[in-house]
Amino acid sequence: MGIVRKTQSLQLVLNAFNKTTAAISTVDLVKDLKSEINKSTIYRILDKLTDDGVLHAVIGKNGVKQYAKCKSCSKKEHTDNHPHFQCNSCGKINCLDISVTIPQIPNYKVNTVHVLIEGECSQCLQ
Amino acid sequence: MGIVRKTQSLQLVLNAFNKTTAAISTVDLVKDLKSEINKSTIYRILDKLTDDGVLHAVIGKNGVKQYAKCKSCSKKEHTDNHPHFQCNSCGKINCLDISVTIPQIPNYKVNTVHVLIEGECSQCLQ
DNA sequence: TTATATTTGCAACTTAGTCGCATTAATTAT
DNA sequence: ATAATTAATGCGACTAAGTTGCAAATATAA
Repeated sequence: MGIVRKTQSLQLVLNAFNKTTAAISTVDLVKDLKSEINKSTIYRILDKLTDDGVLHAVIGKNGVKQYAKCKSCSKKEHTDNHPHFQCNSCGKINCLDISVTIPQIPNYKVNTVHVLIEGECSQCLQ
Repeated sequence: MGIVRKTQSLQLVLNAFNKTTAAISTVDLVKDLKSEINKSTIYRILDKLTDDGVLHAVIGKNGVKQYAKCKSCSKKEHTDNHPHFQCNSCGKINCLDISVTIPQIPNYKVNTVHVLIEGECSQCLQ
């Protein structure tokens, strides 16, 4: 079940995502907002926003979750299916505007494809 | 630094990987071998085998690490660059013998590409 | 067979994330 | 505008994955 009430905490979380196009790790969000929102609340809001198709989760190379804004997803399904880029220097994850071709594999039923590209981002290359 | 001494614990871990072609999660390995090997030891052995190019790590859809045998990697570098398939029913991860084309992205320096395909494996489809 | 250096076990710790429950605060009804 | 309803929050305690320091054990080299 997604968001029902427009609360202060929700606004604070949404503000954070409106400040950047990059993904934000749950850990950072918890750190940044710890004086205003409780950890559990942040986790719950992120879950709900994901249910609503507002955010999508990405698992980074170290297994830690990050969230980014969706561009064309709805409450019904996540249609966003793009690769993500994680920088080895700064750790930031960004969505890439490239479409991924979903391969067909004999004997397997393919559902979703997660592509995480590792390297150096434009910021860190300079 | 990789493996230096051939110990009993190492043999037990290697045996586990010789029993299957699927990836094994650290968690399962720790469970299966808990009467014989300490948790820390298992984590350390897996790290070393990865350094040596014997195993490679895959982060599953839930962020939990699994390890699988490498086919053509060396101590110097992991040349294995194939997609992995994780079944939504049984959770097992398998290496796919398909090569991944590494895309070039303007302003980014691409290093590695991780492809995790989600769906139903042949076992679970029956 | 002894010396030496790697490996191991243990226990304590860290970090990410979850859960139940009482309290607070949006929203709806009056 | 106020009271009633119910979602959302805070808190603390918990789980699960993974890490670390150090003393004891055990491979290997001498």
